[in-house]
Formats: sequence, structure tokens, C-alpha cells
Amino acid sequence: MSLETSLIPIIRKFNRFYTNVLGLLDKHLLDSDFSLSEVRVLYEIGHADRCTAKMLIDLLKIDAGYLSRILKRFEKLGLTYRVQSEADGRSSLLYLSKLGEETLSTMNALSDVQIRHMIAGLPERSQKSIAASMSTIERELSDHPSGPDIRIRSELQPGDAGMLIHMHGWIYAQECGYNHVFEGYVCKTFYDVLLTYSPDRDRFWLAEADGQIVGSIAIIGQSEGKAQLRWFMLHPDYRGLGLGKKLLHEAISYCRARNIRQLFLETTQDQKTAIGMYAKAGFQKVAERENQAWGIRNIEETYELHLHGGSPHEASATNAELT
Amino acid sequence: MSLETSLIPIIRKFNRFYTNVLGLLDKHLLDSDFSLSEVRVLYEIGHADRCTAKMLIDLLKIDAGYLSRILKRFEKLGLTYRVQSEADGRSSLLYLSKLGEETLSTMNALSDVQIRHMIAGLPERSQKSIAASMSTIERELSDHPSGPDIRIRSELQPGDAGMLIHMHGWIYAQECGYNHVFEGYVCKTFYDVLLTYSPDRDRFWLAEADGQIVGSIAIIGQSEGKAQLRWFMLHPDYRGLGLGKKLLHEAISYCRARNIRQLFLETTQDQKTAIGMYAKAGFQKVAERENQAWGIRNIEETYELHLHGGSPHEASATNAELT
DNA sequence: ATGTTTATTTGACTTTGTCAACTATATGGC
DNA sequence: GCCATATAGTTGACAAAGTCAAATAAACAT
Repeated sequence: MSLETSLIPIIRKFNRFYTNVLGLLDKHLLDSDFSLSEVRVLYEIGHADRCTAKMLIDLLKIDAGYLSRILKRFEKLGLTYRVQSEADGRSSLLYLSKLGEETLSTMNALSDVQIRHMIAGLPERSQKSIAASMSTIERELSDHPSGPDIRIRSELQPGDAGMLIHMHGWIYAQECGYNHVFEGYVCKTFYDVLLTYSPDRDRFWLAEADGQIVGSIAIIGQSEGKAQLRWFMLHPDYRGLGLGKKLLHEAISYCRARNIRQLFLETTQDQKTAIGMYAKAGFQKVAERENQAWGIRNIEETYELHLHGGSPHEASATNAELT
Repeated sequence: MSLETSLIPIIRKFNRFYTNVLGLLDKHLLDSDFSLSEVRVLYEIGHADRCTAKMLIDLLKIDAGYLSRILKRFEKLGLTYRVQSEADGRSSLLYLSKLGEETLSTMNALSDVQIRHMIAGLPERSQKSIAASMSTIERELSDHPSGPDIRIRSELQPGDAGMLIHMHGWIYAQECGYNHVFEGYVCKTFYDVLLTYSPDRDRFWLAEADGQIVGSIAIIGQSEGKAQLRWFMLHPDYRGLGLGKKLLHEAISYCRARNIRQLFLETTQDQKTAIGMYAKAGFQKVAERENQAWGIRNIEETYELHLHGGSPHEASATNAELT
């Protein structure tokens, strides 16, 4: 609630600002013979599939009577024509005539010029960030918020390692109070792997939200049926969406497929949620020791999971719970 | 030009979308006894200092005659009063009466409720990213584009090292074709420093644009009048703004102040721009060797700068050129 | 002082949008 | 199939919102 309260003034300020921006853009549009509403109607007829008056009313929140007259005018001007719907005799399907299409594309071109003029003087980076911000707002506010575009990829790209270190450093400082020495230690783990990195032996799964890494897991150093699970982590904003479960499942499935029998991992006692998931997947603690190096006292723990030979019961339970 | 062309459809789409959003918000506002224009006028009278009709005309792009009538109505309703300007007898200064202030704050409250309702169902992360995006758009599009908020800080925070590694990995892959081994090597350099990091001996300057790191430089390992300059880097989007020069200047000034006499750095021949700046600052090449490790053949070079004892000429030239 | 510009007002007008009553078709229950 | 009710679209009467040009009065430039 307090968050909303602090954001509302920002949003209202933007609304006032953007009302002006849109007003300016519209002004020029009004040099044409059409009102703003008419232009919007014409645009939608041109772009919607099997457009009816009802659709326009819902989409543009326009008065039915007003729309009726606009459509009548369009027809008189020869911009549109209508065909009675076969499915519903009350409705007509609306189409642009040749002239209507020309008119619309002229208006589109004018509008493009307007917008181009609006952003013309700005540096490329500003233009990009404006467009990106607009997409974000639209996506987040749209009726069926699709949420961010979340996907999991498993090729390691340049910069990924650094980003994972960044997230480790930041998250563990926030949540556990670890200091820069911890981040240095994470650097070391990546250094060790990257120097000899081979996609065959070392595999990463990176969860991305709109192209930004928000979670990770990896299986590294596999040899002779053994491997290490590493860098299992999820950005706080993206927890509770089942992403962690999905990552862990990916990693373990991969191990099964690669015939890895023994998987181990190291973590600290602070990682309650992760440890819960490890346990659910069948991992068992095999060692623990104290660590003072990271600015705060903590207990490091080692966990192991036996995938085939070990306990068939656990393996199948895992499978069921993580699917 | 081609970039603009690809962004215009995004911007137009957003404009159509946001026209709807604003329309919906306004609808509810119209339940009150005031038109949208009237509300905007009332708002500005309440917030602008020494408000005149002319100001409102310019600010809201409203017709003078229309405004005149709105103001007349406000006065009749007892919401505003006017005082003839002493400086210009043609103008009057506009003020809200007690009742006007109450009315405005009621409307503000209603508007707040509207907005709160609009974002209420969304997760915190969405709300934040909406507000941030709006601020970005407003800043970039405002008349005197202030550009991003760029500042240089010099405390190392958790996550910074990772972010710098990320940038190294990404930029050098983009621009020089280095592979993951290079990023691993960068990890090692940070590992070495972070384990024994001490603000007295190791100093970072991080250039941030709107809170995002976009450039860096560091002076590390100083002892007995010597030190190493490291991690000098600038995001491609933020080059040509004098930021690199500023960072280098910060680092060298610091060395002077700390009585460091000899500074060295390692780079690769690919770094033409950086090497140009090093040369300008008085650095001289003292060694070079071939390196094959990073996926592509390159020449590593070592540079040195003697700050006090060495060449007074160079030192002063440096000072002049980099200030 | 005089002609020009600027801030605001007023009257006449158009455009835009709203509301409620009306027609015609569709839909669901029997 | 028949009826009650809902839905898509139309129309007339009207109100609100916005525009334009002419008028007024003060300010400014020379």
C-alpha cells in the first residue's frame, strides 16, 4: 500500500505530461478533415479482422450513436462499405474501400512524420529507451497482463558469468549480509569453470525475464557419473512463480539423461528456501562446516543426491514432485 | 533513420494504447461537475506560482476564449479569485480560494483512487517498472532533455564486481571477439583483488547512468609509490561524452594525491581509443607480448606512467589535457 | 505621441459527444 | 414453433466542448 502511494504521484505526473504530448500530436492530425475519434475508427476498421460496430464500441469506448453517425459519414465519403454478417443479421462487417485505405495510409504517414519529428533530435540511446519503456508500460497495464516474457536458455553467452556473479554478490549481501569477499569467492568459482569450460561437461540454465537474467542453475564438472550442481539462484522479484522448481527440474532431468549417478552441491544454512527444494528433490546433507570468511558467521553444507544406484524411491518421488 | 523507422510503430502503438488508458481515467473524472479541461486548469492554478491566463494558455494549449469562460465560471462558483497584476495591468494573477483548494484536493483524492485502482492488482515489480518507465519517457521527451543522470561514485558495493565482469565479457566479445576464457580471466583479476580488498589500497570509480553502471576505472595494489590502473572501460552507448576522460582524470589525480609515482596498466592492442587516452595522459609502452588464449590472436601491452620523478613535462601536459 | 504588440474578453458558431427511444435480429426456455 | 429477453445498430433531440474573429485595454518601441 505504501509502495502504491509513493508511485501514484509519478504516474499522475506522467499522465498530465503525456496528455499534453498526445494533445500536440492530435492537433496536427486535426488539420485533416477527420476528428480524432474518426481517425481511430478508421484505423481500427483497417486493422481489425472482421470488424463490426460492436467491436469498435468496446475497443474505443465510443458512444454507439456517435459511432453510427461516423460510419454513415465514412460511407457517404466512400471510405468504407459494409456487408451484413452472415452469422448475425443485426451486425455488418466493416471494410475499407480502396479510397479508405489510401486515406488511412496518408494519415499513417502523417502520423509517422509527427512521431519522427518528436524523437528526431534525441540520441539513439534515448529513442531506444523511450520505446522500451513504452512497451513495458503497455505490457504491464494491458488487460491480461502477460507478465514478463520468461524463458530459460542453456547456452552460456559472453557476459553471463559476470551477470551471475553480480546477482550472487547483490542478493547474498541483501539477504545474508555477506561482503565483497563472498563475491570474490564466486569470481573464483567462475574463473575455475570458464578457463576449461566445455558445453559437454558444463551446462548452464539461465532464466530470463524480458532478456534480463533473473535466475540460474548449472551442472558442472561431470565425469565418471558424478557432477556438481552450482549457482542455483533466483532474483527475489521472481520467486514464487515456480521458476526455481523448473530450473532444478531441468538440471536433474539433464543429469538423469546424461547418466549421472551422483550429484553434489554446496550451500550455506542461510539458504532455507533452496535447501527445502534440494530436500524435496531427494538431496541429503553429508557434511557441514563453519565459515567466517564472508563478513558474517555461517555454516556451509554439502548435499548429495544419488540418482540411479542410490535410492529408487527418492528418485521417483523427485520426479513426481518436480514435474 | 532506420532506427527511428523501427521505433515509430512501437510509439504509435503505445499512443493508441495510452489514449485509451487516459480516456478511461478521464471518464470517471467526468462524473464530477468539471470537464477535463477545467480540471487541468484548476490543477495548474493550484500548483503554478503567480499563475496568469497567458501561462495556462501556453501550458495547456487551450483556446484563450474558452479559458476565459472557464475562469469566469470558476469565479462564479467561488473556486478562484483574481488580483490584477502590478507588473502588467492587462493580466491578473489567479489564485484558488479556500473552496477551490478543497475542490482540488477532493479531485486529487479521486484521481489517486483511480490510479491506485489501475495498478492495484499488479505485482510490486510491475508497479515499480511502470513508474520507472514513465519517468524515463517523461525525462527523455521533456523540452530540455536532461539526458540520463550520470554520476561517478567510488565506493565498491556488493554486485559491482560482477557487473564489471559482465560488462567486460560482453563488450570485449562484441568488439574484439574474445570468448568466455577472457571473461574467466577477468573473474580471476577480481578474485585476486576482492579477497584482500581494502579501500585504502584499492580504489574504484564507477560511472553510473540512472543507477546503472556504464563505465569504470580502478587503482589497485598501491604500495611503495607504485600501483596498477585497471578495468578502464566504457559502455559503447556512453562514449564520446567525455566520461572516459573524466574517469581517467579521477584515477590519475588520485594517484598524484596519494603520492604514487609509478602507475602501470595492461591492455590489448585492440583498445585503440583507450590506448589513445593513455598516451595523451603520458603513459608509455614498456612491453608487449602475444596472447592466444581468448579465442582470437591479440597483442597484450604494458604501459607505464611516471608521475613525479619521471618527466615533469608529461605530467603537466597531462594535467592540462585531462582537466 | 503614435503605431504596434500583447493579454484578455465577448458573441457567434461548429464540432463533438450523450441520452433515450426505437427497430430488427438473436437467444434460451418451454 | 413461440415467447420473453437480450443484443446490434439507428435516429432525433440535446448538451457540452471547443473554435474563430472582432473588440478592448494595457504595454511597448520608436
